[in-house]
Amino acid sequence: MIISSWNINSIRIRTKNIEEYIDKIDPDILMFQEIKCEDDKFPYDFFENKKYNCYVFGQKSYNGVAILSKKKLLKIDKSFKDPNKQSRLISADIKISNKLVKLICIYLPNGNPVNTDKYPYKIKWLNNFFDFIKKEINNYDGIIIGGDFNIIPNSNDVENPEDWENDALYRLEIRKEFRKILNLGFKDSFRIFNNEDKQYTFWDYTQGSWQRNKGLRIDHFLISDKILTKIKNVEIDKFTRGLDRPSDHAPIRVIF
DNA sequence: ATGGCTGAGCTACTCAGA
Repeated sequence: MIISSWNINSIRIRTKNIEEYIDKIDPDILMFQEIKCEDDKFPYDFFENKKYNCYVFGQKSYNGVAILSKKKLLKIDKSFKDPNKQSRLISADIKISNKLVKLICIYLPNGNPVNTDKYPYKIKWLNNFFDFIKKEINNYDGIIIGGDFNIIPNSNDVENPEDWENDALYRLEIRKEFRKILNLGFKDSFRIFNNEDKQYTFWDYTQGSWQRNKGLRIDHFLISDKILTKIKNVEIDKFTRGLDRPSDHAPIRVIF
């Protein structure tokens, strides 16, 4: 089974790229962030033609998340308490090798600039999220958290980490919050299979970042220790970043 | 050099992204 997560930076203008992705990868489940539309503007027809069921938690202009699945999903949950009432988390129950797994799609706040209320919003969001996960752990055989975390976990996940020490994506306080979640019993699953530097999932549209491979690794799959043995591989699908009118993020994909 | 692309919402520009 293949589960992909992709910050799509507007789902309506990206359907051509998504079609290429589906034709090539054929994921069973697709999780999107930054769909940037309200529920009733979501391109349901496009995905239903591709045989996906759509579970959408949209918002006008900004944010918005969705889970698309070839199999029907149960227990769709949009009840996460977002401190600013934004649409950043949707989850559903799935089965992996007969184990009950909670699949969570997140779009974590960016948090910049750090001297504005955006930064405390990110901290508050992370605190609420920690509580949300902690409460669910005992209800499931495993939990999968996929999405755009807006967190650079380690110094080898960015070109010049010293330039990022006061940035909301890399501040020590933020990396500690990330590790706090890991300490609940999760792994940064990509790093189980790939320890190389410069394994980025995001490249800024400006400054020729893609051409010079100056990116960030900020999209992740955190997966419960209890189901790690079920994972065959985790990969970043960089090719999408080279397509026409690309999202600035590439998908991350876990294979069970 | 916090603004050098990009998208939404909208019609001239802001706001947001990371």
